[in-house]
Amino acid sequence: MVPKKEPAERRGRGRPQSFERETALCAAMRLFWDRGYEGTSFDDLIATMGISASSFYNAFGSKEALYHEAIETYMSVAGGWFLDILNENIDTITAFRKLTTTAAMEFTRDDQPSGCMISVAATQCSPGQSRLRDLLASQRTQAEGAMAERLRVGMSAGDLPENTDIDALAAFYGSLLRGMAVQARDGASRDRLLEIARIGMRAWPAI
Amino acid sequence: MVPKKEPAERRGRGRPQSFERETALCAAMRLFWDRGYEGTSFDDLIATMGISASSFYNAFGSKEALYHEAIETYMSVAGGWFLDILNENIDTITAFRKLTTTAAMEFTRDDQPSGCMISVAATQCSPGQSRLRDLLASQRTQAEGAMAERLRVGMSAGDLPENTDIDALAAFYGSLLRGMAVQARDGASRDRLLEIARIGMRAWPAI
DNA sequence: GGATTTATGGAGCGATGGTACCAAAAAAAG
DNA sequence: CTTTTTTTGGTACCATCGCTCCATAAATCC
Repeated sequence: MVPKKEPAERRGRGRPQSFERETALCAAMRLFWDRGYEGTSFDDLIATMGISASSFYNAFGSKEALYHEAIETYMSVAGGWFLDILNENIDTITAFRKLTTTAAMEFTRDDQPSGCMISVAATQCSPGQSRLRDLLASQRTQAEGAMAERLRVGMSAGDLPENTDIDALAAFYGSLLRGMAVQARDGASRDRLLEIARIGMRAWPAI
Repeated sequence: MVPKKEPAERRGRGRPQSFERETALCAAMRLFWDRGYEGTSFDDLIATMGISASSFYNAFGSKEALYHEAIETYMSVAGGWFLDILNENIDTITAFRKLTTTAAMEFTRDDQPSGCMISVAATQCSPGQSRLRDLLASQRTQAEGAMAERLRVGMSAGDLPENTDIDALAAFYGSLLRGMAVQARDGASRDRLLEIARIGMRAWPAI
């Protein structure tokens, strides 16, 4: 195969990679996102990434290691809107309104797999995948923790009643988002998800 | 192996089955519930069911056919509370309050796998399993349809405002229940789920 | 008892899964 | 050009997966 032109960057010695690592990683992420870890076969991976088995192991180490990288990529890129919104300098209720409506929009983009890569992954899996299950569960717990943190800030700012059960409220919105992810996977429309988000905001505690 | 005593019932001729079909089916259901379809291996199945490969195929036909039966069993037994509550002759808001709180209870029973067998199944799977994916998605849609139907009855009875978007409200509670199922799988406590259910009822439309 | 029917045990099969290995290729360094 | 370093292509490997086949066992029917 004709190697691609060198990517401007200073290369070390040795034969240059014939593919862009980031592009291949992104392609793998989408496949994992769509099919999950166990549902994505090695052969499908290297076919989609456009590389050989040797190149795969040389560049990514193993299927599991690649999945870890895919998750990281998802969180910082495709799912970056989540933490971005929590960090915006806006009203707490505005932040959560934006969180739910943006989820509705992002979960139904036609240039990406539907739903969320993390929300519904590895909830049912073989015993051999318990490490992955724990990893995914931990990611979900972290996301919920971030929401709880934001709610705590809001409480300090007087955006929430003093007696609000912060952790329960975060768990509620966590549940809602995960359920919306399942709906999206099942083919629910953007409008339908937006309606769900709107109804979900009715549960916001009265000040 | 010593065959068990005949189960009172009139048998035809031929060697009698050495196991109770229903017991084996129930054991399979639990395994599928816990690990999903692809996460459950054939060997694990027959080991848990306590039967041989021959007996398995003789009695159930195939792994996929068994899964279908397991789903039916789940819906009529372990998940029967769902339709039962929708058919109870009670106030609409009472029915949905009972639906969400019962879900919280059922999803965290210590004598069963946590969560719901249907809610989060086959949302991510290999292309070869598209039939199962569609089946599960259809089950979820049906469950949501049953809730919508109940809401429509409630609307006729004056339990809901005239302008209520029934389908959206059903989708909201569908999302919430599915999200709760994920939470349960991730180890959320019964109290936590009950809190989520309580908060979810705040979204009920004001009369 | 013999014939018939159904279930069981056990061996094994073809396909696929993820991975390892090695000689060859393509670059930089000396 | 030679050496060194890294990537690549191809092949082969071993475990697992879902499933099949066949001889045998255990019941009923005549």
